Amino acid sequence: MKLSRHSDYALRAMIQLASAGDELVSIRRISETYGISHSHLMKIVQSLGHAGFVETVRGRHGGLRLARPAREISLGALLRHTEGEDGLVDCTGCLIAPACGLPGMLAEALEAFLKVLDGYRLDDVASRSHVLRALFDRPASAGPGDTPSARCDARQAGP
Amino acid sequence: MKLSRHSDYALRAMIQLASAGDELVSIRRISETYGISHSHLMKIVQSLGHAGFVETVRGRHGGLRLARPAREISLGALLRHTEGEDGLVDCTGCLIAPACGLPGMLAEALEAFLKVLDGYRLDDVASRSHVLRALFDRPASAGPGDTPSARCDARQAGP
DNA sequence: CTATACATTCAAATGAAATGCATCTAATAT
DNA sequence: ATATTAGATGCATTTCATTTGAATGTATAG
Repeated sequence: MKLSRHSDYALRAMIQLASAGDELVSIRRISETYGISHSHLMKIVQSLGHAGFVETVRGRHGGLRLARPAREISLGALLRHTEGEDGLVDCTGCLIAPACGLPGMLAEALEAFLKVLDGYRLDDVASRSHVLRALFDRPASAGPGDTPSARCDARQAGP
Repeated sequence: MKLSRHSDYALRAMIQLASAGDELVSIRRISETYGISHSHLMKIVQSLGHAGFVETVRGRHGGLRLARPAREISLGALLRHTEGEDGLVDCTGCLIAPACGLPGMLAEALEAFLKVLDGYRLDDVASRSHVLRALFDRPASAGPGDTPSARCDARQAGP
């Protein structure tokens, strides 16, 4: 079982924004941090903006910031949004759907999953914020280009 | 968030086996029940056999049965196997991995998810077994001496 | 007015999952 | 013993959702 990459990137973007405090961070900056597609990240960010997780500022020196303090944004709420409300399985067309108890059980399990994540906030993830800031402040790989070919394999030993 | 189709099909096969009691059910029969690929299901079943969830019987009149009673097989155990042990996210190459607390939180949430499913057994899913049996006994070309050239074109119309 | 950055849409590339086919091994009815 | 059935395994192909790229529009600072 995997989180969709959509959720993965949303989470990463939110972490970087949490680390940046009040400062605006551009989508391009974030996409370069993680070596992901600018276009794709843009769509994810739009979705986050629509849902009220981030504020977007257009025009020169525009960018993003968290719409609320990091401690008020739970991972559960974030994932409930990015993962959508669909069930864990698609029962359309399944012969036994009328007599199958599985969907309910899976829904209950999913709720338990999200409940745990409701207990964690964005600032818990970014608790070692000074370390994170140091990582984010590094000139991410290449300069302004849409194809950062330099894979960052940073496997630095922890503190 | 979705279960892999691999897990989905494994679950469906196990439910049909649970419904069949001691009787052997062939892979082909199951694949026709759900309108899925015989080859693909075979690989899934092999995995289930390897893990000790089902017994396979080769040769004429061969097939599958549960290796243990349905009430002794939990959904959690099943999914732990079919979903593999990998984490919910792939952090290899992620810039902030050294300072990111997310993987641990996700692992905790996943454990809560599986814990719920540990509490449900195969026979809970198939509790309305008489209804299920009626559904399983219905598929086309069922009965003694089925045609080996039977085309598996059964496409369940779905919205 | 111009440069920058978010907003929106659509087409194309990518890659994992699923499928189909060929071949092998094992069990059993005749 | 032989033919037949059904699972075991490997490989090539197809399918499909995700991801990416490109083109265009909108808003804002200087």
